[in-house]
Amino acid sequence: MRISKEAAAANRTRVLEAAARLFREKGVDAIAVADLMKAAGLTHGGFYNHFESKEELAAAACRTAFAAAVERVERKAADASAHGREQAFAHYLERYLARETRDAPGTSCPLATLGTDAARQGPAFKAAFAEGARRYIDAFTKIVPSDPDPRAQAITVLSTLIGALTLSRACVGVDDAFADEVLAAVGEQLGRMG
Amino acid sequence: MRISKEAAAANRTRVLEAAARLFREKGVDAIAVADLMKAAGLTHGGFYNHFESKEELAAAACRTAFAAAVERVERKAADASAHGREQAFAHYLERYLARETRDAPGTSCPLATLGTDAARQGPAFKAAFAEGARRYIDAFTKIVPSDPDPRAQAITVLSTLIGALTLSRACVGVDDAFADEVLAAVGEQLGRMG
DNA sequence: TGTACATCAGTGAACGCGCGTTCACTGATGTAC
DNA sequence: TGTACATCAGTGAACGCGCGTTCACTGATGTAC
Repeated sequence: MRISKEAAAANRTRVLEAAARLFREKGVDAIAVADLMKAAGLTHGGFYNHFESKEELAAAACRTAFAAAVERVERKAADASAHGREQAFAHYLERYLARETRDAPGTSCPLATLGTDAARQGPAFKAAFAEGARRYIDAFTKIVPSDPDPRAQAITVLSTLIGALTLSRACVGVDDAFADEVLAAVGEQLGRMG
Repeated sequence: MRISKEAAAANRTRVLEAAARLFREKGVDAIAVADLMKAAGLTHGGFYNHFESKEELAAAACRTAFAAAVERVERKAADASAHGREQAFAHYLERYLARETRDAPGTSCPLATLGTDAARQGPAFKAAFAEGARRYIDAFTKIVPSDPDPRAQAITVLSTLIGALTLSRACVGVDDAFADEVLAAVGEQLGRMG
């Protein structure tokens, strides 16, 4: 049966959001088109009414994930100019390195969850990732403590956060003490910068 | 035809080494058992004479990758006590963040290449990864510049390196300037610590 | 505004393909005598 | 040391399954009059 344009657009959005979440949780290769459609309350056949291929959808989902993430950083950047960088930066670190963040990869930083996927995916996905990463860093540069080279500092701090989350997620469940130690150690070391 | 014990053991080793390389390059899910056997010069049917399952092989390949990597760090740690930490640390950073390292994930640091896989794989793989990560950090703690908390510093610097390599690899090929900037920025920022 | 029909989002069966795994078979190796 | 046979690593066909993608069909929506 045909469906209203608004309903179709809402379906498309739900598929994209499911993809942005599930790809971050399980990886692009581990999630099937049918899983995505099911998560959006649809059947798999209609997928190609919305997207040309799984590859194109993956790139779009990457953009969706980054859009939300960059917006969060921009909001923190607004806080930084209103209430001071130190506080905004400290808050940012605390949330980024929280156990709840680590245990919810589906809604957390795409740099940490999709970076390795991007390295192994095709050019469309990589391009979406690279653009998201650039925007993320531009926004993050406004939060980072002042430094002779704030952009280099933003890149470095972000690399540290990405690595810490990756390491902690890799080990959680089999060595929780170590997984937690990583978050605590990095939080403490970066905290000294502020 | 039956084969000598030594030849069989050599075949097993070749499969493991192919897996340690290919899993790091393309990811565990993207490499088929048949690809591994072919890379070792064998046919796929014999796989189960050596390994119980792909899952078990993946955990063993993770241990193989870490064994070589930790040995490299231990050698650097020996340099560090012989010729001073600053130099050993500086050399380590330079190699870790080199473009050649970034462009050869199959032979480079398993923390950066297998971390996201570990987060998504089963407990056997995660346990192999966690043990490798602990050993890597124990060795790396001997190289890192002195600090009130050298272990926390080792974890933090390693997180930074992992994140930088991940970010640079994700973007290389679609935004080489940005991919190179990440390596340069992190190298410069970490270089100041020494 | 009401009617007639073309459009097209969604459905579910079907496609070819590659995957992990199994299996009957081969024949050189390793061993018991 | 030499012979007879059991062992078992390697082969390649075959298995069931899930994947991405296609397609004929449905019927409410959107549009032309």
